[in-house]
Amino acid sequence: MSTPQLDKIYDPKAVEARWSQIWNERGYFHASPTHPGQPYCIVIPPPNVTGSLHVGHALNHSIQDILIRWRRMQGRNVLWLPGTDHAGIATQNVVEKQLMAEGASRESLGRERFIERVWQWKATSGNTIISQQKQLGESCDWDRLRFTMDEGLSEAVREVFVRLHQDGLLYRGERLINWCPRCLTALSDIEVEHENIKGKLYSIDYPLEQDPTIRLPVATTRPETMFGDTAVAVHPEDPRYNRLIGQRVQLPLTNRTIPIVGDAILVDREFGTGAVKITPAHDFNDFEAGERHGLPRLPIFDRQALLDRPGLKSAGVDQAVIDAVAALPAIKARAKIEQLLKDRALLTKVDDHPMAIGKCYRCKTVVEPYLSPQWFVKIKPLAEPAIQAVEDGRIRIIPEGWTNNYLGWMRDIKDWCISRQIWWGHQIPAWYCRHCNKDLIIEDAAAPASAAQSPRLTILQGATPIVGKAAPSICSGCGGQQFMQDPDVLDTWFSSALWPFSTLGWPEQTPELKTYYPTSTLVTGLDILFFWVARMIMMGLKFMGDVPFRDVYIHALVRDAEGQKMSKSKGNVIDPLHVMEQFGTDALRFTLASMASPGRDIKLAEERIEGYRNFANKIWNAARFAHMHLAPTGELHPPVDHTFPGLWIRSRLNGAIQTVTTELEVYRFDRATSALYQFFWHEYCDWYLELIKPVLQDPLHPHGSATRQTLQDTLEVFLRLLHPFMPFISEEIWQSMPHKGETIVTQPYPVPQAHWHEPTAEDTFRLFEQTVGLIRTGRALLNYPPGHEIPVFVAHEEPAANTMLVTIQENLAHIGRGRISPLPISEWPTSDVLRLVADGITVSLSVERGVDLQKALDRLMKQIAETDKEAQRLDGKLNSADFVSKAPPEVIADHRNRLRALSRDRAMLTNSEQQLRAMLGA
RNA sequence: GGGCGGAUAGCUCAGUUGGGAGAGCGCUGCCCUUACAAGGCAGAGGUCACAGGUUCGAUCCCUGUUCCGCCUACCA
Repeated sequence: MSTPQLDKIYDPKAVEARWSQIWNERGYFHASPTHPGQPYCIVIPPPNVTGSLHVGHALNHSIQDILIRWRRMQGRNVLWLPGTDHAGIATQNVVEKQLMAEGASRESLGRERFIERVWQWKATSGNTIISQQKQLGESCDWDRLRFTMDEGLSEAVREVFVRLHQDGLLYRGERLINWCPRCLTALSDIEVEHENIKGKLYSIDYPLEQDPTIRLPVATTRPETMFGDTAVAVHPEDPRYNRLIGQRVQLPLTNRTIPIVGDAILVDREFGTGAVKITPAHDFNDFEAGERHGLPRLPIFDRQALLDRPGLKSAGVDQAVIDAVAALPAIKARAKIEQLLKDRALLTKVDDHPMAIGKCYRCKTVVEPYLSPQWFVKIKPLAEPAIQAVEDGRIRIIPEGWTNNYLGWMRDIKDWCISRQIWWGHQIPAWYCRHCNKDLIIEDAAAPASAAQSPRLTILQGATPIVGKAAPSICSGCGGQQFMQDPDVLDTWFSSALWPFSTLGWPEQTPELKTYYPTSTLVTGLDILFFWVARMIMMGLKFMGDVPFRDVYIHALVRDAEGQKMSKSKGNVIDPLHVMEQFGTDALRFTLASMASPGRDIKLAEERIEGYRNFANKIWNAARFAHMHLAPTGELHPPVDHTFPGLWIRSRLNGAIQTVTTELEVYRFDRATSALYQFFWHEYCDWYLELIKPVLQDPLHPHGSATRQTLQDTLEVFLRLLHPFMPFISEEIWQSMPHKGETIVTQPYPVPQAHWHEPTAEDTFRLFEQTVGLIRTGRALLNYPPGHEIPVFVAHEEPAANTMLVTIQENLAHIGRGRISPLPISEWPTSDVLRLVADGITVSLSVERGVDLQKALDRLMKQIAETDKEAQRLDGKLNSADFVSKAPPEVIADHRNRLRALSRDRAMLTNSEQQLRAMLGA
């Protein structure tokens, strides 16, 4: 901007790239524990290393950058710590897809080479999102970039695992878990997305063993699991069936009989047939019911959720049936079985039935409850302090409304399944002595149906793990020296849960850890409140003995303009990079901040971004204007500006500083941006710059230099106020103006100045604005050509306004292009005038030739009608005994005053009406 | 099934100790006024979802209803 006479239009592209680079090169974002100032730290929610910047990131990161830049300017010792997440399943999927394209697979490569391959991929493609973040202007300390599988973070993971194990909070158990048959791994409960579908409820007759003519009707939505049934449950108090408890039924299509048990927990007498099959290996409820009744578990699906031939065989299924259904996926098997049961007249009813199915959050495959040995974290002892921390306010959730959501979930939390049967991730630091567990380690493909792991290696339930940070050297049981590490890796969220302290160096007691932990604010979307936030709180409390952050700010989800969730498959994704290219990064950031209202999802529309692009351009052009009138530099005693415009704009700027700061403190980015926009566009540009133009354009004006000084000072303060929101343009303009310091990034954030506050100037301005408004309205009404100066009569009913009118007179010549007559209303000319009234101000304009009188009259009549309506309303209230006796006195007085003003207005309007009618008649 | 949020101008949304309904975009009219036409000025447009209740007075507080969205959940 050294050549301000150039571009009328702000071109963000070159500017942004340049500053982004300079900021990073000069290390403005670098944090150090030795820096002065109270620490302020945010750890970024690490985006997936596979990711590229989507609009959700853009929102999340913009908010954090606003907070960080604001606090940095406030002089805090700021650290914004960036990083990426190894994203186990997601990353593995990406690389496996590549392999598939090459005709290979992870199995064909083998574990070690596969992992190498993933690291290779990370080295070449894993930093995409980081460079995009820099493009967004994020003021992270990039030197501290971390990755969840860094050496240090992996050390933290092992340390935590071992300590949890020592404290008895880890166990390995054969449980029913959510299994993704495509990813071939366990998922935690929250990694399953539920979807409502139209299912069917089947009623199947199970004949009684003793008397096959008596049949027990069993209701199920999943007939294909029936081969795994090990009992049928009825309600113990159900008169229809309870006498049958203890008897056995023949399981159709098999050679097995299964018992009838009474179970009041599982069975709802009112629902279905009142009899429920129990399939402990394939249903969560049934698993628990099976525990209660000591029932065996018969898995009949394999890892891919196909009907498993050996499983069916050992479940005693008829050979013909096995041949019909083996290796079929559940849905197809269901149709076959439906037919087989129909053939035997055992399928008595099929009803429509809405139901929910679970899908893998990564690949949307229907998950299958699956029996397998997995590692779990005993979560209740960890959840308890995490509930406490939020209840007693050590952690604040903003907006507050989500607190109950958090507490509800935490109070009902289930043990956390942390093992995953994939290769990319932190391999579980547990080893098994080959000798002691020789029957439980299976290293070929002939694993049983419950074998979760790779067919090449399965560690069955019952094996004894030795947990430690490194492989043991000798087995304390048998003295053996051959060990097998657990092949599973940890849930990706396990390492993310440690993020606030692992990234600061834990378990080492680093200066960073001491300075920046607990961190200040966590900014996140609701979608990972449970995945991540809750677990960070639990882990932080457990291992640091303190909360990981003070405030959790939860922002909305970004949707498209139709309110649809953005997704690649829908093709409705707004690409932030494209937006930044088209409208500028500042515009995107400002838009997102302006839409971050609590309690509502964000529907992003391009028009809105365009609007803020225009705002950036407006700022640019105001700066160009200021450049034309820069104050002389190097003056020892810059003149003090006591003019009305100067006093007024400083007072307004002061208000804006106050508002923006207050709103930032309560995370109301929408209101902060709106204050910036409103102030700059509609006060600074629309009024202030217009007010001072005559002064600036007169080289001999006595207030010239004072005005120039104010113009420049207020713009400079505004740029600092704006900087956290629009870092690029604020820096660019700031640099082009007289300034002290290298960069706006580290300049102090504006602070309200008591001596800037000028209530009188603000009152005067309100009157001035009203007056000008009335003149302009009248001018438009009377079709005065622009630039044509007209005589104007102005009066105000308040005596105090008279001194203000003097100020107004001084400024009116330019803005309103009118001159005020000093005459009192009673002495105004009684003919050829149109009088307009508002809030006690009366403005009178003379009518000239060429005016559309009818139009003027129409408008006048409308105003009269509105005035009457309002007067009637007020009058009604003031005549109500209830109102007068019960309403607060100040409200009554206010009503009276308004009514009085209205009646005066009405008189003026009537006068004008008569004038106009007379002229129309003439 | 449980819980939460939303319904205000054509669109997207603000609006707290309850007292005269706002912004941006869009629309209409007039202006290329030497910072900005990505601009300026003026203007049109709203039973604040519906029905009750509390109150002198309700967009706001309470109850119910409808519609939309989200979270959560094992009704087989």
